[in-house]
Amino acid sequence: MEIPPRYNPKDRESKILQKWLEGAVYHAEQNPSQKPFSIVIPPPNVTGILHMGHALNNTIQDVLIRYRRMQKYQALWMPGTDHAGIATQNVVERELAKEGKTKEDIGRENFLKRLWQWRDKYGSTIINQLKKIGSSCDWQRLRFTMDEDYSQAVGEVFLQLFNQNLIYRGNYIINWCPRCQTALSDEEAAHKEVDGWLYYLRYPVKTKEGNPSFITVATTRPETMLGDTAVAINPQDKRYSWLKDSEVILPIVERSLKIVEDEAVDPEFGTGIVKVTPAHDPVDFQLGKKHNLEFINIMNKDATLNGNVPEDFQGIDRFEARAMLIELLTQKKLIEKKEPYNLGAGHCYRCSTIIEPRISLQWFVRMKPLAQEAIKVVQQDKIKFHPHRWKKVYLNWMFNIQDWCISRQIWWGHRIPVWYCQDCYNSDSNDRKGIIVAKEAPEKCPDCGGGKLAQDQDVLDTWFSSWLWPFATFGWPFEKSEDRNQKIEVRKKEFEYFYPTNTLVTASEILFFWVARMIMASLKFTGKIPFSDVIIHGTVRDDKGIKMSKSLGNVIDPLEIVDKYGADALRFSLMFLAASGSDVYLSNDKFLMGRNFSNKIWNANRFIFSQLRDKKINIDKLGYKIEDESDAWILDHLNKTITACTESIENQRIDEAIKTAYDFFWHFFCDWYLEIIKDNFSQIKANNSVFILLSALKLLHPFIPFISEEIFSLIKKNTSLDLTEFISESGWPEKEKIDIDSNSLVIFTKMIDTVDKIRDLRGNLGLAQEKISLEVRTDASLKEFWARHQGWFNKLIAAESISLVDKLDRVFYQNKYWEINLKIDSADLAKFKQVLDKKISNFTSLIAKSKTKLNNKKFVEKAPKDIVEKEKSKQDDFSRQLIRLKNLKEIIV
RNA sequence: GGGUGCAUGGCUCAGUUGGUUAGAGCGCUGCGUUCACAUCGCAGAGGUCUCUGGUUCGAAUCCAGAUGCGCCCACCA
Repeated sequence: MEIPPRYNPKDRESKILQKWLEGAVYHAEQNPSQKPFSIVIPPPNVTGILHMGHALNNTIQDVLIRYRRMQKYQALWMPGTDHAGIATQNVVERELAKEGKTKEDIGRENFLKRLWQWRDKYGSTIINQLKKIGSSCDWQRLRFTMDEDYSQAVGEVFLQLFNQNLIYRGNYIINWCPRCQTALSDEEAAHKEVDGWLYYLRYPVKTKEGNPSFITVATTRPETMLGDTAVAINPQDKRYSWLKDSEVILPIVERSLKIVEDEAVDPEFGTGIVKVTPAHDPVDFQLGKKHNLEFINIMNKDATLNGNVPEDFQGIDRFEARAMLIELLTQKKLIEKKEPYNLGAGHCYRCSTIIEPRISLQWFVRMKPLAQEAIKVVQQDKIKFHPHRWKKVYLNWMFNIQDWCISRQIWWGHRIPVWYCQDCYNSDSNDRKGIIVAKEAPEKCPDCGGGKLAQDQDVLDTWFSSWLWPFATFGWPFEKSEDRNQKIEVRKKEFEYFYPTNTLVTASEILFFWVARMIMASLKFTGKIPFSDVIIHGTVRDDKGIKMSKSLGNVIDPLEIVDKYGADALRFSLMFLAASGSDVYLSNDKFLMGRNFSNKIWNANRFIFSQLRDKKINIDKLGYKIEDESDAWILDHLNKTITACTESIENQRIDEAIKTAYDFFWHFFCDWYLEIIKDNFSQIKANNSVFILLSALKLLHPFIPFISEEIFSLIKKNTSLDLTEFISESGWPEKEKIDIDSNSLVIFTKMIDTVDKIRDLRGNLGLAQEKISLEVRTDASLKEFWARHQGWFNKLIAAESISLVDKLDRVFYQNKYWEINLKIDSADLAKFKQVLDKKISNFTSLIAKSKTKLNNKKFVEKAPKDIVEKEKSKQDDFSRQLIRLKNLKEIIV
């Protein structure tokens, strides 16, 4: 069997993936004899295409799942997609627009048909992409937020909240996106700074003699003046106490404005007088309620001005109207001045259009009652955030939580399960007469018996279904109903087994949107926390630190990386770079690291197998035998690596885990052990190297599943070992409990140090090519070691001969156990002298430092004894080295 | 305005409860390809750990302040 010298992931990954899918290695079922471990995927938008953020997010989850699966947990990773109301509707609307049609043209029913068609066609794109990067979800359980069962849960939740008076309908000021033409929640209105102007407008005043004939108000949105119904001042502000007896006239509209006093007005800002537009500003809305002002809505759904403004402005867009107004007011000399001003304006999180605050009739959830428990569980660390600092961010938001606007004026989503009785419902009234909330369409009004019922036209916020994700995906609620009967018991059992889930992995952006709400929903409806740990990872940025986004064109497509370097390379580099919670800076070359590592593993495997083949060695039992110091040393490091790696994953430090495993494989196993056994590939060494290789592959499998699976199956094929079919079934490695002689470890470590230093000397002496001869002086007990392992040195430092002597003319290298002289004919002594001088001065200063420390009585008194001892032996060692170097310099020069 | 985080070699970052001659990857320099891997090996250069003060026998690490970045939240029109 010929093994190519380069690992080609492209050939292999798809075959391995196929094998996994056929073997259903991801499937988990409730099984009381095993411990459960479960994660629910943050469901990507059904419109989604895999981006680097997904790759990062899902690789972390996959590492955790694969790790637990190897530990013989029933590891369930629940996959699925989110219907993503506005986003998906926008996509299909854009498609329609290409045909020159609007959704209204084809009607609600047909439009929804188009949406489902679209979902059926493209909805699995991101799922297939997730598979491609190795995500080991339980694909048999794929969920969608608009599945029939899932929708049942949404309806149930609405019903329960309504019955407990935690849902209400009312006219309030909400965030309105004039482009999507729907209400948005506060979270969906992203505050961004916008360059703008602060205009100072003059409003004429009818007042007593001696008072000013106008007042000046400041505003960033002059067009809203058309809806002004008052001006407000601070009651403490004596400058304007005269205003109370005056009448203010709104220019252009010529409306008389009320004058109100309110503490909310900051006398320091602007002129200290505020224009009040109760229907188009959240603060003014509050003022309007408080002072019983008139609410004049001046805008249509698309933010053009409506019939409540003077005729010239009707039908004009808000920003155009602003320009027109400025011009008109300037003509009338009613603009005092304007100043450049940065204002924080809400932007639609789906289309970035500037939000217009607008009063409309919407459904809301009372959040304060839901928040209480959700605050407690986090305060008590029943749910832990990683990194820990997010706890504070979460709590801060929860303490200040506002009611949640959940109705959306779009068509794609869960229709609000509410019917209004045409006979007795009055939307202006606060009572619930004529409102029927039900999972099935009711026949008549329970209040008046009327039969004219109309369902609410709106749908629910996407997040109103997402917040149920951790338990609705398990089939909650578990009440019997005709078509759900058979499955219900199974589902209930599964839920009891897997729930609460263990870890949620997410980006900080959706902490409030999703994480906080899931905690509230789960506590409310299941009485349990939804997960015990929340891992919050960083944002993916380009190499300049700018967030990757399609619109900026600075994205790296993860699938292109998979194509070029393999999914393992993608995953490896992401995990290597993603320190816990910190942002990940990416550029194409970052993935070379992952590719190179795959290739290194491939070649280590290639070496071992070519040796097995050439030497006709068969391996039928995986016993590890310690034959010499190298076997002890590498096993000791393997044991340490297993411990460290396991601990790191347990502590949610995936980057640390992968670095440890990487370092072991490359810089311990390949660099030293494989080099050393090259010339002595005995049966024992063969066994040992396969043993180490297998253990290392298992450690690496959660991070780089494809190549580890591939080599695992090659081992299975090329040995007589009794291995499981898949590496994931082979168990997480445990420390090998063989007595390891500590003396062997010390000697081997000294050997490595010796090799390092002699290589260094070789370079510094300008002996790059030449073979060199060594004279070694050592104790009788270690002569045997040197005699036995001449081959190691010959190989590792290209030595020609090594002679054991009792006396050395000069010492190039020394440690506690042996001293070495290099026999050299010719050397670059000038260069070497420089190096010696540098080292001498280096050691001189180290000794000086050490001396000051040890001469410091307080240090000797107060520092722990072992530290002082360490310092002493350090100083001794430095001194020995210094003497050696000085002698060497004398002899050489 | 409130909150929160970061500042370590050219770049991106590690550095656990204060005690190392401060590390890694990439980049750079020199040497090296029949002998697993040039997607490689060996060696090297490069850091007053942002600044100031404090605690301590001892600070990259703890505390305070300053400076510079970043993120989140917020109704100063």
